[in-house]
Amino acid sequence: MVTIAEVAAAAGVSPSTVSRTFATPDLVKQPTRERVLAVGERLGYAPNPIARSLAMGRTASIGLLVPDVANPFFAEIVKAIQARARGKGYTAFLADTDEHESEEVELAEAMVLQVDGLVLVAPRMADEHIPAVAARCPTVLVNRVVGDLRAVTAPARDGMRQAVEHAAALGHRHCCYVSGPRHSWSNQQRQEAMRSACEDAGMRLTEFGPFEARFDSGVHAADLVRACGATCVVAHNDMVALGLLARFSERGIAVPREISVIGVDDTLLARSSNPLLTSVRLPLSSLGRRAVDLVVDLVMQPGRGAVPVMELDSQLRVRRSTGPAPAA
Amino acid sequence: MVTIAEVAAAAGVSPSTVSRTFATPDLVKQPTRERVLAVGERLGYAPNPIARSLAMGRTASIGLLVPDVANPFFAEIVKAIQARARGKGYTAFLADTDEHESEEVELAEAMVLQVDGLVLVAPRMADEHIPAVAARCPTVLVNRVVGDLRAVTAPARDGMRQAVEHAAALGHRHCCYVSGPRHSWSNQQRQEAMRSACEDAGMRLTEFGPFEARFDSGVHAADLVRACGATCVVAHNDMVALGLLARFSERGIAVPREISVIGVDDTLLARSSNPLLTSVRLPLSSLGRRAVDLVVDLVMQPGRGAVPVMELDSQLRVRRSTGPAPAA
DNA sequence: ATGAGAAATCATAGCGCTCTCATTTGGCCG
DNA sequence: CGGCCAAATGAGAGCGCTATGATTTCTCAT
Repeated sequence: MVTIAEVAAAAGVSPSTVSRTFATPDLVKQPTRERVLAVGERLGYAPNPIARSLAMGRTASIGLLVPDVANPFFAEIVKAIQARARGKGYTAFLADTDEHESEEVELAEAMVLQVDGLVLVAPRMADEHIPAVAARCPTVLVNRVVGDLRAVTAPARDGMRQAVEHAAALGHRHCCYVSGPRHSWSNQQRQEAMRSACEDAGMRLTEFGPFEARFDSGVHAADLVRACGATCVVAHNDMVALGLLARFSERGIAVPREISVIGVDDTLLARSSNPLLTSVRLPLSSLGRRAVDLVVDLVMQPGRGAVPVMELDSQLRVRRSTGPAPAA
Repeated sequence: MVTIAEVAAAAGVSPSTVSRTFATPDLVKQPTRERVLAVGERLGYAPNPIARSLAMGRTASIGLLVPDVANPFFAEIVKAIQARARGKGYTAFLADTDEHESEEVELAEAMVLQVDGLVLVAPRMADEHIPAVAARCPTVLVNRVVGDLRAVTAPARDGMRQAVEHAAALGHRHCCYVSGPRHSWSNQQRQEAMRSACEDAGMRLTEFGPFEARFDSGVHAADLVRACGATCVVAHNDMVALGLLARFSERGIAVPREISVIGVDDTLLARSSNPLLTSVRLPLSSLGRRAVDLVVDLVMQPGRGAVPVMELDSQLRVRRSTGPAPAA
């Protein structure tokens, strides 16, 4: 490993000058800069980010805590965050908590020490632990709101309202909502949105759940849905919707002829299902990008800014799984 | 931020002793250790990993380069790698190259400086760039073999042979293979495996492609497959298989009654499709774990070990998308 | 007791960089 | 041509930790 001192010696300047040519190039006169750069090139010099971090007290990296990267929903957010971070000169530490609350706190604590900022994606972690973490490191929450911490969320509200209106327009009069995990922030938002949208649209609503947000839950719920006589079902998320689809197909119930199915998240799954799934699109990439922007702002000028929580819109994507209500 | 010196002062010992109580606790006598620990606790001390890295020349972190985390295939590997790394006391830097070759090299170069080891997942990067990276940092390749670099792969060979035998047993006499990207290592392996398995089984094989590994490719290929008269089709991966499924369904071609469909990778997609997809399961988690084990070994004792490339088995998972060949 | 040898602890020089302050250089005006 | 201010560069003290060699403190067998 070649150090700044070697370059300095070889170029006949002081280490400070070498440091400056890499950190603040316009503070060094052009001929000097070029000479140093040339020598650096020749020697294969590259500034050591670790040493730089120690000296500056900043690491140019952000920590990213997600419950499950293998879940397409989170994967998409992670991808966006990583990309945006890099675009801003930051690298991202990834920590997958595998849905374990205890690990979450522990991991967050560990990260705090080696990152400039933290992005917590819909953490399982109990409300009370979050401020403790946030106090030690600029933190942005994704899809969760706690106290007055910065957060960027995509409540499916608009999209679910659109879903209900879409169903109503197709002649449906009775909807089901297959609910997700009770304590999930997303589910609470979605459930509430369904209720209010159905009420406003004069749509009858039957709710089932809570269920785990899994394929099997959909399989399970399908029969309940069918039995209650609804002609349209909105699932907590795409995965559950696919379970519904599978079970309906197995039972020979035609989608959308006999029953319409709507998912939420509009992940990869919705775009590759059979039939293609009508789903509420959440702006996952924007979510990630905004989170990074926020956290970087926070790192740059702590305590600035107005709105603590930023809400992004959602929108229904109509595909093949919804159609006119069957004639009664 | 509380430093080692403050703890040392408060505990009435030297900084070295504090350092040791955290790094090599059994080198310090019990009463001392307890006192230091207590003081540390009280002051809220935690060793600064950055400073430690600089002093030790090791960062306890590994770099992880993937083409696309939003792809369930890579997401699963990433998850496993991250988990295993953490289990071994390492943190993982994630870099998603978004399939761009140029960024890959650049990102790898950048990571080399701040990680102890590198795991490159099926990089797009041209063969010749890889040794350059590997020369500067212990490196393990996943699903790719270059020179005599360490690698862990899961060629779908066994699984594809099983797929062909499965088809043959069901009475199929003519298979298609919908090929993936020409330069993809995986595709080369899979194509080769299909050819040899079909030859051995006396199965007629028709190949289509190369195609991008996307849903649309399957949609596109479906009509070609149908027209060629084959009764069974193996796709490069699950995503493509889902495209086939979708198009067959759209055209009213019953799966598996009229045609059987087989995917490869056995991702989430295969386990939530309609019908559920028969697919070749690749041990993605093991792949990730082995990669970490290898890279950590390499970090610990460079240049040791025998087998450079480790091959993992694959296995067919039979589900609902395959059935008896239709009577001719 | 007592000295040898092991165990525990101390003191401190780095790790490679940045940043502040001091010094030198250059340009420009009276 | 001296003097002054700004621009460019140099010197060196940290950043918080580990690691090495020096020193002190314990064991015991003699």
